[in-house]
Amino acid sequence: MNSSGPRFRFAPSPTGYFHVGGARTALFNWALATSTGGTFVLRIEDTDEARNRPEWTDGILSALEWLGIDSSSPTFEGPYFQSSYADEHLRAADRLFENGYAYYCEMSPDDIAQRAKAEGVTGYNGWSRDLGLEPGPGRVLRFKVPEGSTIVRDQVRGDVEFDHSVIEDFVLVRSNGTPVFNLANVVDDMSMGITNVIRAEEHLPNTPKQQMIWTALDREPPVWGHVPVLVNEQRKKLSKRRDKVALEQYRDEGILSDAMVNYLMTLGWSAGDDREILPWDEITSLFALGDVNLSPAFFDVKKLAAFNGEYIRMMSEDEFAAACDPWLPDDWDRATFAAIAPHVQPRLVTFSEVSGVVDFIFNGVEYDEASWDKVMTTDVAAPLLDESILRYSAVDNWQADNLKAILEHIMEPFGLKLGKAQAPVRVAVTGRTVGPPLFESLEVIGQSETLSRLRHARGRIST
RNA sequence: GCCCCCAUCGUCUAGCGGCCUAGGACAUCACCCUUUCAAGGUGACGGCACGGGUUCGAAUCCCGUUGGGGGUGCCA
Repeated sequence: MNSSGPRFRFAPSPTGYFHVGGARTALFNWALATSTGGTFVLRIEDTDEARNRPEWTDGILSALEWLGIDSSSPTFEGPYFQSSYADEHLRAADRLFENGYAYYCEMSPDDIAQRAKAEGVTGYNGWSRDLGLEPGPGRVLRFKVPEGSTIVRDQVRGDVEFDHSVIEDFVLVRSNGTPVFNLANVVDDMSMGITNVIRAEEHLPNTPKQQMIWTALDREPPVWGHVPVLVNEQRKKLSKRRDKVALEQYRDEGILSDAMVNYLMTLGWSAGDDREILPWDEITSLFALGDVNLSPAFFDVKKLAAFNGEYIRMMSEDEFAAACDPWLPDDWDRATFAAIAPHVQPRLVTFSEVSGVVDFIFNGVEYDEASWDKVMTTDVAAPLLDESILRYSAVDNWQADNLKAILEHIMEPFGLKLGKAQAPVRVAVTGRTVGPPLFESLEVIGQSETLSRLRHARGRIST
């Protein structure tokens, strides 16, 4: 265990996907661990058997790796599994009981509800506190919340005070003998030497309870930091049911990890100047909890996309072509794609769009009827195509600039501008009205295929 | 209900008592460029929730109101 620097931790519970909010929390911890020369500890909180599947862990690891949180880095430690520390949790529970910080209670949730209703109170009211019950089947262990208040010193929000009168005697060990989150979480943090707990704001109300456990166990609580949650358009906490929260989904749609990381880091935090697109190293050196905003931030997919476009445009031609590769069908010729790639690069927001932009090159034409109706029904379409077929047949220098010059020559008698004149050719060859630059596309498609498409389209015009 | 947190353009944010006529980015709109669509360039639109204080001076400090969020489990 590396104890030379601060020890941060990321403690997700395993689920079938990796939440973008969790990604941000992980990133915050990772940035801090890196910049302080500390350690990032990964602990899988798998105590709830209902959600404990081994393959989920691989998902967490690969998601972290995608984010640049490298499990083979010396800064990284783990993964640890909470479930394998159950004995320690229970030992701590015993200590708490023996030292008078906790007591056993045999009331069931139903009992509590009934009695609370009868007495007109909201929750558990410490009814078994002084019964002196010994451990036994069906009994839970509860923490005896003392009089007074707890002040949580939070690096993001400052001091937050909780009056103990509003904190009920919470459960530490279930009636089936298993430890509850608040206990397990604290005991693990203690045994793993965690010094800094940085997590989402939803944990803030747990913090006084956890801090009481730390104190009762005679240990100095860690430094806390609660960052605001991520919300949807309705300003509700991002949820799996309503919202697109799976990191994997964004990855599969062709969001670059660098763009995702950059976007997530600048959600609720800024470098302090007017820049938002920043390399990770700079983010790391600048990031500070005190600069994190205090209000929930809307996870805006549109802005994420804008970041992604930005990152795509920053790539070199080679990087871009390589990045496109997984999104292209296997039988598409890569050299052909590379020839057109520089022209698709500024037109992409996500990589999942790439094949749709250049498919006409590889798959042949499929006419978009709206496009066809728009340009092929004009008087000039047929004669323009006739001329193009004639002139392009005679070309022996099949290059974009030459093809452009020829069309410009053809269009003169028609009194058209290039924008109008290229339209019929574009629809004939690509099937659509929009796409990559036309003459460059023709060059890549080649002379005979271009001519064949031109002739086919000409034949389709009824006149 | 109770507890806690929060409050600058539609959104993400800069601002930490005078540099603010409130800056940037996304989105939207217009124009320029142009080989369609993008990209790029220029510009426009648009905000300190409200009310009291404190101060010579408040987006910045204090209080209240309103609004939003989180929590209130033998989930994590």
